[in-house]
Amino acid sequence: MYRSHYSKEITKTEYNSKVIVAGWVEDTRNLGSIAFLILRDKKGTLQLTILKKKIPELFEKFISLPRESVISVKGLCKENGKVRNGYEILPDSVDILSISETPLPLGVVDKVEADFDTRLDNRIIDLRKPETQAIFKIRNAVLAVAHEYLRSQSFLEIHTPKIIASSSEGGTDVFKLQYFEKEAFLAQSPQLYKQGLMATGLDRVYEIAWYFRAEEHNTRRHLNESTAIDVEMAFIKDEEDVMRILENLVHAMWKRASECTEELDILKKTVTIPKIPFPRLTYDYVVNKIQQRQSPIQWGMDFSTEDERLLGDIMKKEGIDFYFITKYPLESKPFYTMPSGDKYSRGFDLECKGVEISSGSQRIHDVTLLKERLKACNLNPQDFYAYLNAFRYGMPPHGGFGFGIERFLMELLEISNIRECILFPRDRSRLTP
RNA sequence: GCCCCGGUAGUGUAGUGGCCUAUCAUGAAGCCCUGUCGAGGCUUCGACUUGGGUUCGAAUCCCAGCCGGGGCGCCA
Repeated sequence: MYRSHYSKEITKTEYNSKVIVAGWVEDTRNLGSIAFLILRDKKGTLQLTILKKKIPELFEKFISLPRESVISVKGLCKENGKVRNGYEILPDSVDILSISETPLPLGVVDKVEADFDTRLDNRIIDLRKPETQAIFKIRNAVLAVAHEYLRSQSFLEIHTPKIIASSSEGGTDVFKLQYFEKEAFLAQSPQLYKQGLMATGLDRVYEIAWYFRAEEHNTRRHLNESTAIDVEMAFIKDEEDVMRILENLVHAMWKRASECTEELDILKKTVTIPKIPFPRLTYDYVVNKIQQRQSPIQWGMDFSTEDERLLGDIMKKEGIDFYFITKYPLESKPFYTMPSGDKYSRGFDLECKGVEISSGSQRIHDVTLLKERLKACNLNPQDFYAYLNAFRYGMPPHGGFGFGIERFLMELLEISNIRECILFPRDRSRLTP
C-alpha cells in the first residue's frame, strides 16, 4: 500500500499513529541534522520531519531526493503546533517510486514566474500547481451541473459525428482531412445533426463535445479546438422558450461555481450569482444605445468587439453582467435562423460582461423556406441534401443554442487568456503537448 | 486574412555601439547549520534565435529567415 491518507485527511484521530502518505517532493529544507520535506498530493501538502541521528541512511535518502520525485512514506504522525497543518510526519521508511530529472523545465513552487508559453510547453508540470488545477476542478463542477440541469429538463445526451462530409454552416473555415478515398472535414458544430434529431421524436437533446475551427486567428479569446454545450428542443412556441432554458442553465452553472469555495480561494476570485431572468435587449435598442456613445455602427451591421465592450460597460453601470440581445437582422444570422418579418430574425446572443458566450435561435422548420434562405445566403441547397431530408417528412418547430465552455470559464473566473481554460490548447501554432 | 510587438543560462530578467571574458534573482551541484515553512551562509555551474550586412568594434544598428506573443476581422 502506497497511501493510507491524503494530506488533508489527517486529523487529530491520526495523531500518534502510523500513516502512509504518498506524493511529489515539493521542497526540501536541510538544516544539517534535521531536514524538512514538503510532500504534495492531490489534496494539499504536508511536512515530513527527518532527524539525522534517528536513522542516518534514511536522512541521506531524503535529502538527496530531487524536487518533484515521487515517494511513499510510512511514519508516525505527531501533533506540532509549529507546523502549518498542525502535524508533521516522522518517517520510518521511504519507498522511492520515481526520481525526477533536474533541473526542472518549470518549477512548481519557483520564486520566479514563468511565461505562459513555458507553462504550456510543460503543461503536465504546470498542472501540478493548485491554481492551475483549480480551474479544471471548477470546470468539472459546472459541467456536472449542466448535465444535471439538462437531464432534469428531459434533455437526452447525444453524440454526433465529428468527421463530416461537408462544411456544416458555411462561415468559418473548417479543417480538411483525408477520409480514405474521400475528402472530409472536422465538425465546427453539431448544428445540422442536432436539428435533424428534432424530426425523430426525441424532442430535447444536448451534446457536450469538441469542435474544430480552422480560422487563423491569434488572440486571447480563440482556440482552434474548443468544447461547447449544444442544446436543441422541439415544439417550442418561439425563441423565448430556448432562452429560458439557457438562462436557467447559466444560472445553475454560475451558482455551482460559487459553491467551489476551496478552488475560488486558491484563485482569489469571488463569483456573484446573476439574477434571472436576464434582460432582453433588442438589436435595435442596442444599436441606438451605442450610437449615442459614438459607435460608428449602422443598422444591419454586426457588433464589433469594441461595440460589445461598450455595451458591456453600459450594462455594468446598471449592475447587469448577463443580457440577451434579441431580434437580430436576418442577414447577420445563419441561414437556418427563423425570420421574424422581412428584416428581423428569431436569433439571439447571450452576452456576459461584453463578451458573447452563447448564440441561438428558433430555427426554420419549413423545408421550402429553408431552401429559399440557403439561396439567399449564397449557399447551394444541393450541398445540404442530407440535412434537408430531415425536414421533408415531418419536422416540428424547434430551436436551440450553442455555448462555449472555455469562453464561459474565462468570464466566470476573469481569466484573460482562453488557453488557461483548456488542458492542452490548440491554437494557430500549438500542436503539442 | 490585415496590422503591431518580441526572442539573453533550466526559469524569470538587466543591458539601446566600446565600461560585456554579459547583471540580478531563481535553479542545479557541493559544503556548513536541530525547528524550517519564500529557511540562512559560502563555493561552483550555466545564456546573447539563425544567416547575411554596416562598423576599427555588434547582445545592441540594418536586411532576410525561423520561432513566439498580441490587436482587428470572424466567431464560441
